Amino acid sequence: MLAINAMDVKTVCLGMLTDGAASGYDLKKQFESTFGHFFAAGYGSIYPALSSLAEQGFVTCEQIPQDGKPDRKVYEITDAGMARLLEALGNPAPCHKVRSEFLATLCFAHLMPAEQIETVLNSRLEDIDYCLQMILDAESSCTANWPAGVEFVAGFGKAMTQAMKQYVEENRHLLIDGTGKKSATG
Amino acid sequence: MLAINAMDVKTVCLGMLTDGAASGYDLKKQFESTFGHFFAAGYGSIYPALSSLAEQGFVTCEQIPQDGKPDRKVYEITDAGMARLLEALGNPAPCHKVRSEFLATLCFAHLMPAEQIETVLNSRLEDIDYCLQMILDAESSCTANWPAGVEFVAGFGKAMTQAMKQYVEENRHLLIDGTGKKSATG
DNA sequence: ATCCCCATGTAATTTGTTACATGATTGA
DNA sequence: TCAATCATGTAACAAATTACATGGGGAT
Repeated sequence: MLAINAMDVKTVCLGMLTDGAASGYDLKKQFESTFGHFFAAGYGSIYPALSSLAEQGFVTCEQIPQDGKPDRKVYEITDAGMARLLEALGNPAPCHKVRSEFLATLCFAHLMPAEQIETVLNSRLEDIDYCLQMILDAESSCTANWPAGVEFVAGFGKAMTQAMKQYVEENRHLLIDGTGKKSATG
Repeated sequence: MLAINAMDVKTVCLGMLTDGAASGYDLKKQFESTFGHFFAAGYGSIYPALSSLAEQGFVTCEQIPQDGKPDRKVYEITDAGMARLLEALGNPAPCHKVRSEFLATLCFAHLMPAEQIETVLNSRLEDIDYCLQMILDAESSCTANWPAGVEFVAGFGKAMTQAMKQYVEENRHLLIDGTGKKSATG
């Protein structure tokens, strides 16, 4: 199916380039910081995406020679690229998907020893803290020139992360007490 | 890489089968109701997963002839399957990933007309309500015999969904007012 | 010495999605 | 008559992850 307005890695790269020319390496850093909590992408997706965009005329590529290192390739968005981006942004109902092996695992908590459940829960809490820190770092480094959208998205990430943390902390006992059955304490 | 303890579609199927024998069709319904908000899977993943599990001896398959319809294939987990499942549950840090074209789109809200932003926001709120309803339905239909883990997971879904809804409602104005700049009202 | 940062890319693999293909029964 | 539920599966396609492949410069 020809998805005219998919927000895939290519489209996000295009969007990032509206903020100024950049290399694949630069974009990767942005994927890690600002986009880290909701749109992961590695070099293996970014470099091919940029090549493809250049082939289609949505970006131009200026090759800057360097000694010792591979040429630095700086990409810039074209008018056609801008049009393509706006088209993609026209999707009236972009999706928001969660894929959680964490939750899938806990559905079978009754098959796991309490110790293992604790480990899973603790590692998630660690990850949450890491993620929250990442958002705060990105926020503090450059709030001034952020467009409102990015601010909104960072706030979204914070709100979700905090809600997740709170829920896990307040409800983890459900998974431990009596291995699924309420313990008769009296 | 040999991922010994990946919580993929195959493993989740295996887990569901610990609750009793079932067909691919049955499992699909469970994927939609209980697992819908964090682990989507269609027939295109479930049927091949079950075939593969049967081939590997992790489940057995009883074929029940029916007239008019294809044979109903009822799968049951084996001891080897149970061992495989417990192994998968041993992953100390199962992931929890978000992939959001919604947030990616809003990062570029400053390039979109206000109307379009409203549309995107409204469609997300609709989706949130739909998702919340789904969780509530699943919950009301069979709370009694649910293991604690499933209850925890449903609560998690509710908490996240509600937090999301609240955030969007309380902060949507950030995206509309003056297209990213505070409007000088005085 | 060793590790991290810079800087790019390809190839193989995994994983999942979508569309296609079939077809009876039941209720509105 | 039309839609939904039951019931299974394959083939083509899309997308992303992971590992591989290279290599200088600077800091500790």
